[in-house]
Amino acid sequence: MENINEILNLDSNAKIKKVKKGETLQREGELTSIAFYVKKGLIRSYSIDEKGKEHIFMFASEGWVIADIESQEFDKPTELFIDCIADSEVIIFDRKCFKASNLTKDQLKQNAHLLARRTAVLQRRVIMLMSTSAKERYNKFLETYPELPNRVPQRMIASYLGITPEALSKIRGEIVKSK
Amino acid sequence: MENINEILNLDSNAKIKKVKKGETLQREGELTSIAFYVKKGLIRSYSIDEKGKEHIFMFASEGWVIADIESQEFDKPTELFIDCIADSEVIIFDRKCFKASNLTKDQLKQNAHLLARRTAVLQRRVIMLMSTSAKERYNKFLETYPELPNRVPQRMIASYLGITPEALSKIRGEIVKSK
DNA sequence: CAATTTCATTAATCTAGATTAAGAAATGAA
DNA sequence: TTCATTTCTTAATCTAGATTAATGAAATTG
Repeated sequence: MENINEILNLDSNAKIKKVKKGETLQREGELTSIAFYVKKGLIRSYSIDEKGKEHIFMFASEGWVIADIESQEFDKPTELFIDCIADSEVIIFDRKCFKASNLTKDQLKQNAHLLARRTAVLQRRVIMLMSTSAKERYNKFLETYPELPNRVPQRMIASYLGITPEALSKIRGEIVKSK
Repeated sequence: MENINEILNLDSNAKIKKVKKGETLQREGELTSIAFYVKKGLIRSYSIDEKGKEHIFMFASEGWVIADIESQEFDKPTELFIDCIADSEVIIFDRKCFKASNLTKDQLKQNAHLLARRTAVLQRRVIMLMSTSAKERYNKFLETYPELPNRVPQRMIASYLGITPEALSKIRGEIVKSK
């Protein structure tokens, strides 16, 4: 979604919101079709399991769109929390607008492109989770998102990788030693 | 994609192919934008890691579309093999047809819907891989795809779950005992 | 049909990463 | 600045699931 205006034009109710670090945009249990375009800052989505442990599903920095596609697609209450890792500016819009009949073909293609990208990234993530070690996933993460380690606490990177902060710390120690 | 004809109309080069159990439709390394609509039978996609181990990315039974979205989206050679678990009938078409300008809005929406479903399923899969035990994933699998265990060898279900056949066998033993 | 290959199970052993615990470093608030 | 909170690291111990190996049951093939 190269152009913010594409979204704003789509959903006349879309609005900009400034949010502080730590502020929550969406809580588990809500039934919604909302999405957030990140204009500035850094957002994350995550679930919390029965033991109270957080699992980060995705990070979204400038130019990304973040939403709980699963719950929206199956009309279920969301299982994801969405909150701000840093002070941010988001454009809140309704994903239902993609179902309207007054959309242009370009807008529809834009939406499909966005979803195809998302699918591609998730495909890679599933294959990595199934077939590679935590260390390999960490190295791939650094390669794919080289700026994120400067903006995200280590424990959140660990969570994204599917491991504990302690395990990531150990892996980092090993990497340093092996050089 | 409720209607096969939607695809056939889109891609005039689309063609039906009958394939035998075990036959390969796509090999790692190919640069392609092909997709397969499963008219009859059962198809799987999987990667093979450096140790030669298979990791099943998805199963596709009647009515599903299977393709390597990641490689196509990033114009890379595919890392996925696609082959037949049972004798099948597929419609082979080119995903590039979704980029053509002569598409109807309904076709574009259909494509977006398909991708949104895919995204939703992968979101759940990632969260499950990060936050639940192999036993929980197996139970969820049985719940979500109750017919598949009758059509897919156990070792492939294990692979889909991200565990070894031995581990799945153990889990099944535990489930039987606990009843 | 017998012969071969693939598949599922069980059990012993091993290991990556979890858990628990404690201290050090960094960050933030008053 | 000081105090409190959060974050990171290190180390000991534990455990889910991997690996290895052996056996029997199914499914395929000629």
